[in-house]
Amino acid sequence: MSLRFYNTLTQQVDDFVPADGKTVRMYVCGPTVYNFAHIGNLRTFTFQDILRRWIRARGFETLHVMNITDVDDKIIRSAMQQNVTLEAVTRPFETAFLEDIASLRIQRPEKLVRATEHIPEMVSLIEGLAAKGMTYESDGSIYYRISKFPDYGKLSHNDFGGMIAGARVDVDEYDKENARDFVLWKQKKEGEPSWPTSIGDGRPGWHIECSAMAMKYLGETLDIHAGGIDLTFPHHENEIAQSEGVTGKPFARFWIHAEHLAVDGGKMSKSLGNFYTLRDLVGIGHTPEAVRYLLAAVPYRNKLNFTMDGLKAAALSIERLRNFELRLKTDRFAEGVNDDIAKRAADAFAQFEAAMDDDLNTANALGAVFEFVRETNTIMDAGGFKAGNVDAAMKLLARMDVVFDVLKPTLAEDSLEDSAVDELVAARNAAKKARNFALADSLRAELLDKGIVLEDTKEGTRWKRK
RNA sequence: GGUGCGGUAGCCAAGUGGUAAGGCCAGGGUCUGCAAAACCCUUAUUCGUCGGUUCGAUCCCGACCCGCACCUCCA
Repeated sequence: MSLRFYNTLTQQVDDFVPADGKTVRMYVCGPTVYNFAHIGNLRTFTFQDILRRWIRARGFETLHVMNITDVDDKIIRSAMQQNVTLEAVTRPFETAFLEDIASLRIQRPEKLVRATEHIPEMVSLIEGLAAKGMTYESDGSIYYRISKFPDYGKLSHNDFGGMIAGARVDVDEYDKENARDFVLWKQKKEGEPSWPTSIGDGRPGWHIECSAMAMKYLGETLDIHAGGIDLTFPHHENEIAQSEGVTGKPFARFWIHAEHLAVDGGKMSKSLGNFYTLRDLVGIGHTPEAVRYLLAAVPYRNKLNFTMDGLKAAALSIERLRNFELRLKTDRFAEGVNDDIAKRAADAFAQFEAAMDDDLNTANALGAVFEFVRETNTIMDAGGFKAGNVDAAMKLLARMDVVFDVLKPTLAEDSLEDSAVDELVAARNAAKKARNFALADSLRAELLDKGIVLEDTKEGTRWKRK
């Protein structure tokens, strides 16, 4: 079966191939850098990473653009409160964001672009819309005239046709022809940042940056546009109106949206005290890869309920995979190949591929891996696993890790080098042999203190990082 | 009210018209100088409720109940 994704536009799972058959042109809505990213934001970025990685695993190239929104109401408010420039607010959080996604092992898109560095592109897009009569001015600001775009609502599947101006328009929306019209360019306000342009001094509306930057780097029709589900309306609907209003061509072939994350069954909020950043979680002893696993293991179109228990379970699931990998690397197996294992490995690999192809069904894909792990452990215990089966088993783990990327531990800064660990392990074993158990146990405790766990097996002692 | 999503074991969660993957927890084992770690086994006659179609439905249809999200800034 081929690669396929659920497309919000068509409301069904559609076969996916990039338009040129080779490079996937994708745009994802990035962060607004006025604060640290929270765990909900990171769920969406993790999803985008899984999407990107699987596309690449399937042999396509990616031209992946992510925007950094570095001008908007919240940023401006923050800058004014602190009496500093926009950059003084945005740059530190931009840096923090990049650090966060790096520690979550989220691959950097090919291009990261800042809104404030694309004002001319936005202006020219607005001028293009104006030339087509799709804009109007009110109170010095420029608005999009939705009545000129009959397809409005096609993404969110809302019928706005019956919405007649004045029928249900809020009193404070008097300056717009239609309640759904949205601002493209905001007139300069005293004390707020603005850009002098041919359409007046002012600043961009929320939606225009994405249309302008996406088309600049990816062309008029993208293969994929992705983001959080809440962006479907109005943000992405408005992007379509802006882009297609000018080009007359489909803006994106696939719209892929990630469901939200809840915390303890409810909405995450600062007032409830369940608002987490990655830094918070790492600060209380969780690993970034456990967070990554938890965020990635639930298929992206499902709501994900984030709990501390779930995070612990995620860490343990990773342990199981790492233990299996360690066993493959350190156990000694008899020569030859066990055909049954070979077949199971091939089946698991095929199931993994099929599950990922099927709209990134990560839960199903992981199920295939774990099933193989359990079956193989049983056969190993019985001595039926052969040296000739190691490669196929490692290949399955590697394939899993191309997407999930959780096998390698994040090393603590004060952890020991491998060689130092080996020396201490050898010393302990020598003490054991001499039946000096007090010394052996103290060495074991010393290593444990450094996060190194020893495993005494029939074939000797092996160790791993916890 | 409109739009969309979902209700599967203690928790997370996959899934199919033919009788329930997987992970965590829990209980029981194996191993071991003691441990630890690791590994294995067991754990839903049942898939929100009620009808219908069918030889047969958790999966198809209808009704209903419950939860959530969006419709205003939001990943």
